[in-house]
Amino acid sequence: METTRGAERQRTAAERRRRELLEAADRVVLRDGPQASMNAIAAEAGITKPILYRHFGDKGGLYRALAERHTDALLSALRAALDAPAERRERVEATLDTYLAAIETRPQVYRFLMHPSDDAAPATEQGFDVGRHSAPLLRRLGEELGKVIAERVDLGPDSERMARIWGHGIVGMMHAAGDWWLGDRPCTRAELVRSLADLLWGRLAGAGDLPGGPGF
Amino acid sequence: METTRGAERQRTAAERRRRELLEAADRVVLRDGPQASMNAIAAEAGITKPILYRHFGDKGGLYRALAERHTDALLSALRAALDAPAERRERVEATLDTYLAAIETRPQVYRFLMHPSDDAAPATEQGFDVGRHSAPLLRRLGEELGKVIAERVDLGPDSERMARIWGHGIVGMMHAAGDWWLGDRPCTRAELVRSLADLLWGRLAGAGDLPGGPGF
DNA sequence: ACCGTGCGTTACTGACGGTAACACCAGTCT
DNA sequence: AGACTGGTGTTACCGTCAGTAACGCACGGT
Repeated sequence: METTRGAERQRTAAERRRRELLEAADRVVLRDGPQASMNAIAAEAGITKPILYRHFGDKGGLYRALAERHTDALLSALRAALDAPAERRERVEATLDTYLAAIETRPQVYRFLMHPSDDAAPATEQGFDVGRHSAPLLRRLGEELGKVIAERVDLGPDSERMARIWGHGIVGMMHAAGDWWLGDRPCTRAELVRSLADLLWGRLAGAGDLPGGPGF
Repeated sequence: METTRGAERQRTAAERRRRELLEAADRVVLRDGPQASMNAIAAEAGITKPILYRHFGDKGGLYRALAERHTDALLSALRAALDAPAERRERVEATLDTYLAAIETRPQVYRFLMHPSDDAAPATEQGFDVGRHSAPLLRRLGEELGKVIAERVDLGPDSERMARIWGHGIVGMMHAAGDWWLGDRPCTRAELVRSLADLLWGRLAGAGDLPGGPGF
């Protein structure tokens, strides 16, 4: 009896500790970028390295735990925009804007999520295991959006496959355009959102050629 | 007179040496991935580290030189597809296919180009310099495509700005979809190309809602 | 009193990026 | 010929970082 109560107390204490460590890691990563050292994170948490390793295994584990929190937060924000009661175009614009607002207000978080150094690449080399290198966030967003599209849009036969392709494609578009925009700031967020939605709405196909040379 | 001839001979010799080193580096990177060590590259070239550093400054310099070669090659292939004499839709599909074929046949190169570890981030931290973290290849492709669109497509006023946005957006779409496809291989290359072109052609806007819940 | 378990430490290894300091060997200048 | 210069190459080192023993300490259960 006393055993189980003690074990439970220890478990919850461990969980709280883990959260504290994650918050400390968060602060350091936000300050130093993705190349924050384990020593620095441990120091910020007021402890030393081996504890971090006992909690998270290795650096990849810590970063994965950290990324999961932020990814979940972003994902739920996007889901809210995606589920708003409005026309499809409006919802697409709201989703784009939500994503862009997120990366605009917290660029360090975004940077960390999209560029996890070389985490999950221990010794699985051999042959062609390519594909795991892109940020897991992009994959997850792509899959998620693909599911939503498949659920709600009528794409005829092969709907499932096409929806997934579109999900990843749209997420990639959003990401690359947002990344570039964040660096150069060539226009307002609203303009960017509008232009990307226009692209998705087929304005490229509808636009006329310009004189001189073959039109794109 | 003798001076200039000697200097020139030395210059060409240095250039040839540089090319040899780059080829050795290429072999190692293709074998070990982007985290290939300077020691390994030097060993492959039959020399030792300091020589590499004299030629390329630092690891980032070597990787930049290496990336430039491959980027140039890919870019010229894409330009060819972009300039073919055909309808716009056909040219878009050809460009997508060219890119996907390139990453399919040489995934290691692709992986290296898109994931240059944390190269150009020496001490420029401070504030919000975000944006430099994504692969330079993506930026370059995006700018390039944006220029082509601006040159050839009539987008009305603000054509310049919108073309750049679209350039980066399309490249990002291509990249993310290709990256995902390369990992899961859920369909043939041709199907992927067709689906992405359909997306760009506005099929998302035109598709009907599916019963149950608000359409996307 | 005894012991196990979990938290915490110090001190180390091994690998890596990067850098002196030095050696050698051509051709060049006097 | 003999000193000078510039490029190629080396060995041996530094600082940093991820990751790992090995040990100490405190606590609750028996």
